[in-house]
Amino acid sequence: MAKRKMLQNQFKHPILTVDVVLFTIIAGELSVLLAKRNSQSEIFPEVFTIPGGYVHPEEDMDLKDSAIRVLKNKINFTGEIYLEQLESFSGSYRDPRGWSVSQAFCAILPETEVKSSDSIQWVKVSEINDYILPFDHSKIVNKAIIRIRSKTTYSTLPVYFFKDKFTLTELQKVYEVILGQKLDKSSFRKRIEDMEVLELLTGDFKLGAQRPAQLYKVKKDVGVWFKSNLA
Amino acid sequence: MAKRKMLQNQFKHPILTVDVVLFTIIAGELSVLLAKRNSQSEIFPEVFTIPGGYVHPEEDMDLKDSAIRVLKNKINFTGEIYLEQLESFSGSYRDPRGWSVSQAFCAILPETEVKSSDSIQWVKVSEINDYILPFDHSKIVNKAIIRIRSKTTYSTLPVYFFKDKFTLTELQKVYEVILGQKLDKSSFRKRIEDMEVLELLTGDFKLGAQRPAQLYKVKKDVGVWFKSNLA
DNA sequence: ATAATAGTGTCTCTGAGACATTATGAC
DNA sequence: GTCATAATGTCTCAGAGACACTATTAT
Repeated sequence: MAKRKMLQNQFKHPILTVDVVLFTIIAGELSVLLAKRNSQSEIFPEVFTIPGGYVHPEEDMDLKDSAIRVLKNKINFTGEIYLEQLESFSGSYRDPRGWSVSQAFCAILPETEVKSSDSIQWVKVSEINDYILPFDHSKIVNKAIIRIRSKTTYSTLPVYFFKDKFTLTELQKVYEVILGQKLDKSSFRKRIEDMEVLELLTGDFKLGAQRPAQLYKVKKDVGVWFKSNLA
Repeated sequence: MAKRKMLQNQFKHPILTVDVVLFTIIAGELSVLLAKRNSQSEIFPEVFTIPGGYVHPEEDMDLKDSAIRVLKNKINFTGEIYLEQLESFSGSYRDPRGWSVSQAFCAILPETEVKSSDSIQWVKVSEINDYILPFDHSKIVNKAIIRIRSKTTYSTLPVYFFKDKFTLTELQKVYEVILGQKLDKSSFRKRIEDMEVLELLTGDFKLGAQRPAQLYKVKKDVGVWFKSNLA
């Protein structure tokens, strides 16, 4: 009878989790974070997946907070992180523990903010489909890649791959890496200019063995950043 | 102790609901469905809100099924319905019963499929903000309107306002209603043509007191429809 | 013929992309 | 000066929008 009750409760209360597809550029390649699951996990212990976990209503203000907490559990990062809802995935088929809902997020961190460890792994998106991920994580990752590429074609999303200041050439390189194709410098600059999200840092240049390059930053009132130290 | 346990469970299991913003064109105006909440509802009984309800894992295959079930509870429709995930809304602030997650959906039905009743109400989007909706339903509705308008500018989403066949002029009228502005006939037709989602119904015309108009339908392999009789 | 709407053609202007040119530093 | 990359200018072409014109039915 006690068991019966438990099963019923399990039915009445679907499993609620978040999963995060975290992107960064590693060595000039768009890459996704995989993290080793806890050895105490009921299922798939020590398997590499995209970071995910249960929602903790006691400590999370909302699902976005859950996502940040879950991420911080896997990698330490400081500063800000870009985070956006992707889609939710639900049903009885996707998690062996039962009927579940996972809210998936896309996230972006600058390469400089990322430290490697033995419990995480960065996989190039060009090779992600060589990995067989548990749950429906492969599907989630592929949707996230589509989303990132799509937004790159019509927005300034890639600015979130930079910590603070960057040159237009550096930004263009990131666009090219994400889209997998060369872009024309002149039209790229015109497009970015028209979007009016960048602020020229007067007198601040990136120096090198050539003509110094103007540095830019994202305007204050632009974008959806979340402080990583929220949670 | 038993009470303590219950509270804990409530914490551990957030409330999981779906909410649906259903659109149709009523008398030439883009309109949203409000439905009267059940008189037995714990909160806001008999208040008009967008249709929503608990997820029932026993009977729903996934959240999309929950959305369809909740909708069919409020209005009877036959045929197909367009349904798309909007966004999820979560946290402790949005539902007086506690920490909750609601997956919101956008839905579209043809005007012809909609029958009115005393427990539902269609509100023009131009007047929706005169209504104060419970929960965060006003926010959800406004995001849904933005989504519908946005997709209308770059896709053929509005074809889902039609049951089966329609003329290009009728389709253009719907675009104009959604966007709130007149469109040029010539460029409208070119754009629709280029998207390659419509199929000309050879020999099938809409007659009237003028030159007959060519009828079209949506190509078979296009779009995200869900059979209403799924659930 | 006329009214009414369907459907197509033409013109212009803008904006994206291809490419060339100039600018400015290090050496 | 040369080299390397930054930054901008020019040209062309395609596509969107404004508008005019033609087509086909009912009456």
